[in-house]
Formats: sequence, structure tokens, C-alpha cells
Amino acid sequence: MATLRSSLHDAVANAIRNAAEAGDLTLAGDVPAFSIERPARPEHGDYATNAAMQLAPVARTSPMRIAEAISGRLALDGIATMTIAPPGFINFTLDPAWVAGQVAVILDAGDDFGRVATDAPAKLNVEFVSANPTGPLTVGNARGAFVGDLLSRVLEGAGHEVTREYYFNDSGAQVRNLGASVIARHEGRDVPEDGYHGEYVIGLAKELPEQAWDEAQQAEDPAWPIGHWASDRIRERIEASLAHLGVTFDVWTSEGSLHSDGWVDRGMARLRERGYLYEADGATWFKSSEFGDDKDRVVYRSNGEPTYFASDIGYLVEKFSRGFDELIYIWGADHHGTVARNRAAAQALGFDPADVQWLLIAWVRFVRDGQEASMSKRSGEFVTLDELLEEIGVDAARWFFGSRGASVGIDFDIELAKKQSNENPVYYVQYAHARSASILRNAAERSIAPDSSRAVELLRHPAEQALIRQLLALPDVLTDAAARRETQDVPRFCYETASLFSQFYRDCRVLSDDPADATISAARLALVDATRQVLHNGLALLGISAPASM
RNA sequence: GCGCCGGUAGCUCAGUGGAUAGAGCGUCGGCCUCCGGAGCCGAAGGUCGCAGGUUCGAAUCCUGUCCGGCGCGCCA
Repeated sequence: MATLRSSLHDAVANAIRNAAEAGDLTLAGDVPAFSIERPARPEHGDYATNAAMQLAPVARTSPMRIAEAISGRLALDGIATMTIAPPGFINFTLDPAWVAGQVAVILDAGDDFGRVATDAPAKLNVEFVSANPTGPLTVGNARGAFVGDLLSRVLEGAGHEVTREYYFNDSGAQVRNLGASVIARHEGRDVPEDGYHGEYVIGLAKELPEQAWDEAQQAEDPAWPIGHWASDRIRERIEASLAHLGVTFDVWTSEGSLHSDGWVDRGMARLRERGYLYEADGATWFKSSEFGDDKDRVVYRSNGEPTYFASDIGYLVEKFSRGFDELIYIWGADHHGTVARNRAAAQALGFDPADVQWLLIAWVRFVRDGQEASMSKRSGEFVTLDELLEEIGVDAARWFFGSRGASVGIDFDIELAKKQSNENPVYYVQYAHARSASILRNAAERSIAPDSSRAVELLRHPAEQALIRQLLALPDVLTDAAARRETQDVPRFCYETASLFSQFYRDCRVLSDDPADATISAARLALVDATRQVLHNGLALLGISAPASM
């Protein structure tokens, strides 16, 4: 489905071409990029373009004259008027009859309204959370979980095929460390200084089956098998916590499998063939500095063991082998130092660096009672994700993280969030949805059915028109959010839709006891239903429930 | 020292080349014979960290600078 804005963009581009062919415009170069936007002020129309200003340098005449030439050649269904405003904006106003007629289009599309059909759907891999299974997910992991999930939903809505992936480390020294901590608790001792001190370790020690314990005693170092056992249990719980947030993954990949399945070896062989590996100080190095990294990086230590970065390289090869067009990594801001070497590796392996993106999620400072809450798994001092959700709820948390840019640091005051959760904008949007559902229920009781067949002539009130124009923007909002890899446009759209619905509700009585109002009631009911649908679709993009009553 | 990300209203944050910079919360003032008041209308509140520059046009791009967070390992 072409979006309203893309149709306008095409129409303007055609008008420019026609004007040039007809001699109204003389272009000394290519047509520059121009935009179609929704102006902030109503007197500037429903949509506006800066095309004339952008063309001025290549057309060598004033933007106002260019705007005249373009608008004289422009024709598009649904546009009622075009006006030209200094210094050269062309403002478009939609035809009210056409607008009213779109209610039926929205209702026909149903759950698919807003979804964008892309000419070339991309196969995308989105890797996120990827917290090591050495302890429960903390509120610190929450942001990445929500951002990754929301982004995945938005990318799917924009017509792409998304694989959600979780990468976890099951072979590092931390696993042994975890095992040693569980053993200490099992034997009633204090955990080692550098071990894991959280309460959950005591729980694991209690759950440890006799059989696993006995088998581990046969091992050269029991901390390894016990560590693996504990790590598996923790991973299962992480999966359950995430499912509770509505976050699920298609693929779980372990670091160990990249080694055992030969991906690390394949990656290294490829780098060696291409001449990007060398030996020094007994270790094997990758020439990442040739691709803009600060310095070269070790891939095999002098003891022969591969580094974590070696796994990253193998993982790049493994991911692309699955046929993805693009890889998106969602990492914490503390990993920004490793982006350069990974980008270098992608390039050295022969992949197009434009096909791999790293989105860095800024830190969340969690504050409780005015003091920063410590978030260390080692010390055992942290707020778990499950605790956070008990306090503020999944919908409010999704809204909170989805409304903010991913690269902006956030102070999150848990007490404040609890206090404010009743005032949270998410409830305002859900309330609008519940109200629309309520009106539809009341109508059904009175045997009034939505009917959009006469909407074109009946839905002309400014509040009705403003609401429909808003509903029509959803596909464009989704397109922008997907292109920017930022989701915060979606909650804002939902809020504005709810606000315009409230104004419509105030100004336009839907249900009436007077039989003479039957046709207008039916038409307005169709608009209520279309609004309910759009709010439902918008909330679905955020993974937030759309209740029929509250 | 070098690198990455930030600095916008009292608070939390949108806005990354367009027209008079926005929202929520908070503050102040109005509005319920009516389909859900978790509402509606209005007001106060901003040198967009600072200084230069580019542009028809800068919160947005460039340079410098100040402040804050994070990172600079043969850890993961």
C-alpha cells in the first residue's frame, strides 16, 4: 500500500519532470532530494513540500516561481487545494470528501492498516539482550529487551522479515565461577570473593539434584559441570522472564556452538586467506587498524585460546551464512569500544559494512529513594526485571522505554514511576481505546451498526476531519520509525490519536435516541470503529494491550 | 590523553535543515441536565550548554570550547 506521503512525493516528482519537459523549468542538474511533511500549523495545510526551495540552485530561478511551475503540473486524487507560501513552500490541503471516504479504507484493511508493503522486503537479523546467563535479568537489561522487541515489531510492520536472536556465553571462565559459587553455597560455605553473591545462588544450590552433584564429583574440576547446570537453569528463567514481557526469540545462539560448529575456524581461515592475520608476541592478531580501528586486536592468545572477539568474527560469518540482508546488533553503551573492531572484521571478511549496524543503548540510571540503585550481579545488589514489572506493569514499562530515543541516557526513578504510573500517558491511550469499544458496545445494544457508506457526505465536522487525517498518517509514521530504527514516533502517534478522539467525542455526539439521527450515528460509529482499529494497531506495534474496558 | 553518546520548559523527555521550538508530569484559572471526567479548554514557564561558521532558512550541519555519562585488556 502506498502511503499518503509517498503518493504525494511521487506526484511532486512527476510534476517536476513534466514541468521540465514542458519548458516551465530549466534544470541544470539532477533533481535534489526534497521532503513531504505534515506542517505544524493548520493554515499551512495538511502536507507541505520544500521541493521548490531545494530546486532553486539547479533551476536557477526563485523558489516562488519554481513552486508555481510545479503546482501547475501537479494532480493527485484527494488534494483539494495547493497554495504557495514564501519562501517557496507548496502546501497541500486534502479534500474533505476524500478524507471522509478513507474511513471505509481503514476498516477494510483492519489489522493490516498501517502495515507497509515494501517493494523489496529485507531479511533482517536483530540481536538483543544477549545477557550472559550468570544471574537473573536486571532492570538494566530491560531497556535492551524492550528496544529490541519494539524495533523488531516496527521493522515487521514496515514490511521486513525479522529474526529475533539472543546470543549467550556458555563457555567462559564466568561459568566456572558460577559453578564454584553454587558449590560453596551447597556446602554451606561463603562464596569466593570474586564469585556470585546474589540470593539466587542459594536457591540454585538447594535445587541442585543429587545426581548432578554426584556426577560432577567425577569431573576433574566439578565447578565446570555445576556451572553449566546452573547456567542452563538461569537461561531457562531468563527466557521465562522475557516471555512475561512479551519478548520472545526465534534463535538462541551460544558462543560454544560457534566453536564446536567450526564458524570461528572458518572466519579465521577467511581472514588469513585475505592476509589480515599475523603472529606477534606468541599471539595471533587481526589487522583491524587497517579498517579504522585504533589498533590491531588479538584473536588467539599466546596460550592458544581464542578471545571473545574471535567468537564475534565467527558469529558474523555464521549469521550471514543464513542469508540475512542486514544484521542489527543492539548493544549496551558500554560496548561502543568494540564496535570499531567488529565493523573492521565485517569489512575484512568481505561483507558490505553498510549491511551491519550496531545500535548502542544508553545507560539507564536506576534511582530509588533518591539514591542510585546498584546493579552488580557479582555483588548481588540489583533490582530484577520481574521486580520492576510487579511495580509498574508491562504496558507502562513498554511505553516508558518505547517513548525515548535509544541513545539518550535515562534516569529512572522507580518510586516516581510507581507514583506516576496512574498518570502515565499509556493509560490515556488505552482509555481512548476502551471508550471507543464501549461506544460500539452501546450501539450494538441499540441495534445501530457502523455504516461508512454515507461517510463522504456526513463526516465533515472539523473534529471528524482532524481525527481521520490523523488516522491516515499511521503508515507514514511506521515507515519513518523503521527507517530511523527508532520507535518513539509510534507512542507519540498513539497519544495524538487518542487526544483527537477525545476532542471528537466532545464535539460530535455519536449515539442518539432521536431516530432522525440514525444515519449520522451510523457514519460516526464507523469512524469510532476506525479509530478503535488504529489505536489497536498502534498499541500492537508497541506490544501493549488494547483493553475493551478498564 | 584519545574515542563514543548526551546537554532543549521546574521535572522527565520529543523534535536532527523548514514556517511562531513541542508533549507528559507539576503549577495556576475555567468546564459536568449528555455516548466512560483516566476527560476538555486556557494561562504561566525556554539565551535549545557557550562561541564562531555554512545556508534563502540552524535546536538540527561544520569548527572550537565547557559540563555529564560510558569506553579505551592476550576480560566477557
